[in-house]
Amino acid sequence: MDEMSQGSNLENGRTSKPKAEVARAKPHPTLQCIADRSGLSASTISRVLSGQADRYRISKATEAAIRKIAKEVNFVPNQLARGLRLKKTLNVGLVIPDVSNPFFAGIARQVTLGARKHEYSVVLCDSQDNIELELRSLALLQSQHVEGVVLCPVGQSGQHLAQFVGGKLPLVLVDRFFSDLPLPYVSSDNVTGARQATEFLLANGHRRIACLQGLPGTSPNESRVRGYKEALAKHQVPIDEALVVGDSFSEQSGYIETKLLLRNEPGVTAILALSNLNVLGSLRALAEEKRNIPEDISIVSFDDPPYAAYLATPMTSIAQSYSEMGDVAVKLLFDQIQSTRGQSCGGILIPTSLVVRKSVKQLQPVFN
Amino acid sequence: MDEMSQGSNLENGRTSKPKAEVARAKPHPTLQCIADRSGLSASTISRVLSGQADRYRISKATEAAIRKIAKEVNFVPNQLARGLRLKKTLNVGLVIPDVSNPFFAGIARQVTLGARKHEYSVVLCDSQDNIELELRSLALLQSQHVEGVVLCPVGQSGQHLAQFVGGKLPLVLVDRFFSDLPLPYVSSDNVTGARQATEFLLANGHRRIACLQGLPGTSPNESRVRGYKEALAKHQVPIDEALVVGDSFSEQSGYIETKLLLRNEPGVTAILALSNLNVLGSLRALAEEKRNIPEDISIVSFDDPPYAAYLATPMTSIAQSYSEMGDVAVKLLFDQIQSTRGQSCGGILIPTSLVVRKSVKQLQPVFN
DNA sequence: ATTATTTGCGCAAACGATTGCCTCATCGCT
DNA sequence: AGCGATGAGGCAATCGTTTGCGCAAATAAT
Repeated sequence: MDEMSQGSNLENGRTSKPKAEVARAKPHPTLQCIADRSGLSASTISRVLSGQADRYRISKATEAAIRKIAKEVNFVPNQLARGLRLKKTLNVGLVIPDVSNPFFAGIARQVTLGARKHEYSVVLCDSQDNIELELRSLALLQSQHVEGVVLCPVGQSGQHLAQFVGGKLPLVLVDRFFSDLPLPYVSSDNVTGARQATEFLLANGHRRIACLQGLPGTSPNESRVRGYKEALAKHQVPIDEALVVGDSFSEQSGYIETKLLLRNEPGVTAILALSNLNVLGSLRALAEEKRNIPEDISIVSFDDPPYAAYLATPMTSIAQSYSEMGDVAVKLLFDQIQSTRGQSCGGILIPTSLVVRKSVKQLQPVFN
Repeated sequence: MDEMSQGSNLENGRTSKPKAEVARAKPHPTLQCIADRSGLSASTISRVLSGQADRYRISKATEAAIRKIAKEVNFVPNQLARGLRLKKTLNVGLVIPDVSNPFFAGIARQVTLGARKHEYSVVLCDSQDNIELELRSLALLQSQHVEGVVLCPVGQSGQHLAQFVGGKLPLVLVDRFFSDLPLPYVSSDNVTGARQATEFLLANGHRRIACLQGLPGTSPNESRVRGYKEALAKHQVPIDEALVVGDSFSEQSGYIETKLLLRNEPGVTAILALSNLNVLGSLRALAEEKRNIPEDISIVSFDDPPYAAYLATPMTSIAQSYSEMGDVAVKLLFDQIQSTRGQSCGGILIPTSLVVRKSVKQLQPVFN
């Protein structure tokens, strides 16, 4: 399919002088092209095509003529030139650890749609859950002069982001945030969500509830663990730190910890998994050990991926509103972009909702 | 939080002359800044920082000095200016119908990663399965002067893409393609995949196999239906068009058609669902009608989403290699971008693989 | 018939990086 | 001393748009 790719056809030979361009796909019509064709100047074309015809008193006749030609040659302004001059690229960045995780995919979708509503495009970077890459992505986006960035940060610390506080680049954090860093963020109300989930288990008679946590030190994890403990405390159930296990939001962590749990803590009747990946790992371990849900053990998941209802046992879970989170992130971002003044720095918590399905067994009469 | 946004503070008043910029977050260090600080010219800075120091015989001392200052001021070249001059934006576009569909998310991830390896970023557009938006996205990407686009097209016809054939903008189609349009594409080997799936059902003794199809007229659908029919023909099983139902790749179509099928075609013992959404709908219908899988009815899915193994009945499915498809798409795209000559136009089919789980019941001894 | 306005539009300078073509020194050699 | 070769780096144009001025012609006011 590329017999000619060695380039030996006549019209391509670099024999002598370049010969006025080989009629290679003509770059793109520019303002100057239209100017030439119309006998007017580029300035005038620009003013008409950017809707400033009135402000600059261009006659209706001229305007019409220009628009006509523009349509004929299918003119589309070069955003690079425009961006350079205007210092507006109409681009925002989006940095996420993994697009293929339904949670981030949901956020990505909403952010993309929201940005589009503002006539902005989004430049997507996958940080692969790697703080190095996250930083590089941010640098890349800066070099592209995006006007703002929605970032789902990785890592436990936000020190690498300190340089962006109050800086030129509007930034909005999603999901994880850092209390020592005054950056605007939007996250689920993780404390309340986890508390609700735990209370639901308690209300169903469970007392020894394991908590499969994610990466310690991250705000979602700490909040969720807090919600879990608050619920226990509120109902006078002793907190057993041995039941709070795991060290990452990954499927693997969920798998391993569930295996260990089954071995070491036979009294556990329910598991609260703090991420959609953790729960998948847990499910795999449970299947391997032939435990049925909810007969042998109950489980509740934080985050409600689209397939939760279709699982072996439809899963009771805490749903995060991807769409609302994305919308708010976009709003927060454009607030910053549009207000000439610096960053706001408030955080916004989006309520979660408990979706009751069939993965929790009622152990004894509801006491609540 | 925006008590000052009405702008009445002194230093901001547009009272008289603009006053040399309000010390607003300094834009970004430019070549000229470094030039000033070093007493050299912007040209020299540029040559050093773009690694051309030797070619232009810049002294080691000068080079070192420049690099030092560049680091100090944290210089990062303005890609807009650079792109304008060089006609290289180091950006590619990615247009997909829905990032939150695991299939497209998988493609998106691989394309993002692949592009990054080439030092390119990706501008993401969500076409929302809407041909209008797809076209608008393409126009937008052109105005941004992306150097190429990976497109997962929607719609049955590719006529709106005719303008890109042999055009300036390298394009690679993923998943759907159009045989009347000589555009390079990468897709799964849908015929073989569907044939394998069907033969697997046949081998398990199924004879009346329903085919839950997607959008007729699209290449993936036609190929899959063809594979299904080829398998039946090969094994002398009569083809009953009444068993080929559905009109979209959506969950809804899967749901509705399964409902109808259960009502009108009681003899059906197996369902081949042609998309991951179709199968979800089908599952929902089956659950509603209290049919067990695989006891009451067997099911095989085209596409193997990450959660397939965790479903009520772990699902036997035809896996498409997202990563391979994405990789090849990226390769095809960069082949075009890097070869000065126009587009290649070959299509590449990625093999699928049958993942056997537990959603198919063996009706009678294998005959094969 | 002049002097004001208004209409309608062009000039040229940005924006930041790149690059072909020069220009000075300095050095080596006869 | 004279001449070319080489080393080190600057000038200015360019990419495509936008915009503050400004300028001519046409219309209005005196």
